[in-house]
Amino acid sequence: MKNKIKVHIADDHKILIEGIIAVINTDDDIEVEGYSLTGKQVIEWINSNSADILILDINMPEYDGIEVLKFFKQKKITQKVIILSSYDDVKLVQEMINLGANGFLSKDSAGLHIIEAINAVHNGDQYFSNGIKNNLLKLYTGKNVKSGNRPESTILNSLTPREIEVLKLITDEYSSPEIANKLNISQSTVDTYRKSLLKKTNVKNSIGLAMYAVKNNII
Amino acid sequence: MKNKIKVHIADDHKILIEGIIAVINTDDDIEVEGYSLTGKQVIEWINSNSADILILDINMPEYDGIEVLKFFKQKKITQKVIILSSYDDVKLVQEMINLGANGFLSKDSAGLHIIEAINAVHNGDQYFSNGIKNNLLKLYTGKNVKSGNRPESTILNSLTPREIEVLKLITDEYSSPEIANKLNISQSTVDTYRKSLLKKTNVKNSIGLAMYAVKNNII
DNA sequence: ACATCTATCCCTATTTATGTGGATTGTAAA
DNA sequence: TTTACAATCCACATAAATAGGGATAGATGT
Repeated sequence: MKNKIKVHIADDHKILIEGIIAVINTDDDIEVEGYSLTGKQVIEWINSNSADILILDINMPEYDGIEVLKFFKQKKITQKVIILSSYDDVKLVQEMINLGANGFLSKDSAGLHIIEAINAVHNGDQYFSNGIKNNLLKLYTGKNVKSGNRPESTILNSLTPREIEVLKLITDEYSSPEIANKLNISQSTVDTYRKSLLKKTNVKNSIGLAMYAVKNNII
Repeated sequence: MKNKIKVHIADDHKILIEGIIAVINTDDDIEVEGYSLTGKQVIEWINSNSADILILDINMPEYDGIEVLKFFKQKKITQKVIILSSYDDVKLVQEMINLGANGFLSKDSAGLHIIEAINAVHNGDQYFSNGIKNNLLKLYTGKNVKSGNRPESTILNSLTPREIEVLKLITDEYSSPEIANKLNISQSTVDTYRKSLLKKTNVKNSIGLAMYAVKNNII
């Protein structure tokens, strides 16, 4: 009797977890080891080291998926990770690859694809659900890409803690003077962060920053 | 042999639908009649008139949940509706009540609550999952409420089609001059829409508008 | 030791956004 | 037939955001 592939699921929506469990239970070679509802729980769970694959939602309270991946990378944790995402956001996918993610499932996917993804990743392959694959393709073929026909190695330059702090305040509808006041820094400094945020995220204006924050679950 | 409660599910995430089906199948008195992946499909489905309760996600392509509810109200459709929401957003809940929704389930809820909600709504009661109930309570007890201790009758003033059009362009990072150009109207007009949007949504600036659009799934 | 990154600050200039306070036309409801 | 609202426009003023060019001190890494 061969060993089943053990899967751990991390998502803040219980209904979704139950859905995935139901789907996985239809397959004889895979079993669900357990689940986490927050990033913190995932990090606590990883010490027990008891599953082969982690299905990881990006949007979670108390450490989001990105932070979890960073933690894994830092601690050189070797479990395979399949990202479960609402957005087919290519920038995010690129960052996730850099952080060691092995697969990407859109929440639009049918349940069948979860099984496919788990098997692929367990075999050492990468797995991308279709929406994401198409978007990646677009990027690599140069369509919808502003400069050059190859993405830079780090499209999403990671933002500094201070930049994220400012970004959060921006999405909370604070103006630059207000942010300066709140953080006890000069408005010039806030302006500098804004400039750097605009540059790094490659958006046009503050609205773009807000949307970026939403998509990347920074808020 | 008594009739089962027939439920139709509308959500753009198939995994979630499969999860709900799995949960509902554990109950002997409820059955899933079918599902829709877009608002358009819901509106087409309603003609067949073959379920008692609709579980409706707010965020869907091709007519979102709000538009579906508006359609129902206009056509005087009597099926009960349970809203499935990612956000415990009180303003939204209020609008939904006005549009005739009978229950509210947060996606954070455990599967068990779906069963509870379906039974409650089928009995003619309203059902609110806990997060939403708490937020409603806050509102009615006056905490976190800016003016007065009662919500206005229409907290969320419905935006005109043109205003929504402008709002969408704002969230797409277009500036007022660009929007004016795109819609072939003068910038003054765009400014007027911005002013009216700020007033109606009760937010501080364009960022607030963008966040409002995200929360209310206008984008 | 040198390079890189972070956090902080400054100047100048232009472009957008916000606020106040209007107006006109047409349509639809009461 | 008023009333109400949607869609369109205007002027004037202030506040804020964007774009370009800098600078400095401290920490970290190689």
